[in-house]
Amino acid sequence: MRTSDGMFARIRSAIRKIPRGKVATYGDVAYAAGFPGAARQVVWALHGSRGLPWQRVVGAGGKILLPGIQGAEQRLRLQSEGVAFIGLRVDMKQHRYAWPMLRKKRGKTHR
DNA sequence: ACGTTGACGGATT
DNA sequence: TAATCCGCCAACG
Repeated sequence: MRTSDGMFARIRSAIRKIPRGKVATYGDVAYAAGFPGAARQVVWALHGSRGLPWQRVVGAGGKILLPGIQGAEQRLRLQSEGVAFIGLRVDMKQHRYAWPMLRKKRGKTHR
């Protein structure tokens, strides 16, 4: 498998695993796909593919980074899936997807 | 072939 | 808390 093909394939696969009502950050997706730190590649993967639950990928802290009208649509789609917002960001406490069998540092446990 | 871009993130200052 | 820097790497011009 070519590096390129493998990378996007894995990223797309990871995105497809995010369940309805949950969201993941670009960094989470990259990490889950096996490319820690490659958050920017997630953006490319989203651009080059269709049929993905793209609305479930948000920025660090739950912030919607997609600009303009598209960002508004993303928010609407998420809300229709039951995702709650706190101001301009997703309530990650409740909706951040916990990747199965994948441990990552999850910021200090204390809160 | 080479420099820039991109729906980023995290560390550093 | 905010501004800046750097790593990521495929796609584009």
